[in-house]
Amino acid sequence: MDAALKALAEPRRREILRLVWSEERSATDIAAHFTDVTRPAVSQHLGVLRGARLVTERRDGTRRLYRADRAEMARLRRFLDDYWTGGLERLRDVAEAAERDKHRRGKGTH
Amino acid sequence: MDAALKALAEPRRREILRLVWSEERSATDIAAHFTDVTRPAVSQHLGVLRGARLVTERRDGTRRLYRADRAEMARLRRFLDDYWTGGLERLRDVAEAAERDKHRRGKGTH
DNA sequence: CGGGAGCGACAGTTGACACTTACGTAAGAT
DNA sequence: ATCTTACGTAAGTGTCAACTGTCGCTCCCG
Repeated sequence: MDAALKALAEPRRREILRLVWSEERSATDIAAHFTDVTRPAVSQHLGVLRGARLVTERRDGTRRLYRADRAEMARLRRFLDDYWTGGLERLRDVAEAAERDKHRRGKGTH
Repeated sequence: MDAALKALAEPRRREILRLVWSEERSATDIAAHFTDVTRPAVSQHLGVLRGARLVTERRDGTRRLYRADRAEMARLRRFLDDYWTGGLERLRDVAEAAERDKHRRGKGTH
């Protein structure tokens, strides 16, 4: 969930996600929509989106077709609805934060 | 809107936002909830959240009390609902992206 | 009027990340 | 088999932002 929010924080990735929202597109096709970014950069963004489960990948010969995963978007929306009001997800995130703090402290003190 | 998503991408800020969700809190009070972060850092985060309109600030003597702005959270949720399906907000964001590209290109080619 | 408490503002450092170019790889086409 | 297309990946660079420590401001109390 943290990954999804982080992925969406980048405007370029939102634009990519919009391109593959209603139809499958290949990586090169997506890159062609941008004039100021190279294809590898788009590929990296797709990797991030894929890591956040926001897009699905399908191989078709030498091409890879991407499509938005709307179910994950729905999950994200539900998260934003419930988190602040003190649902179960909140406890999970707090636990994650505590864990992260431990690691940070461990690295910082040596 | 871009600022709101960016602000929420940081776990620490989500935790802060949760702390001030149902009750007003001072900056020092908030900082006391964290063991591995100094008060000025929390103050900066509050500045970011304030810039994203996600919290409101109220002065009370020497203290400043913060509270979550639920209306802005509702706007964000609506954004996530409508953006990808091609609402008006989408056009605005695309325009913003184009503007950003111009600036980048302008700076890059100097 | 001081003096202390509560906060924001200001450098300075460090780590994350978006981007580039160059390269490696898998699947069709010739 | 060899070229070509369509990709991901690796290494390097510049920029941004999260953090720390210090300082300066504002408000309340004596």
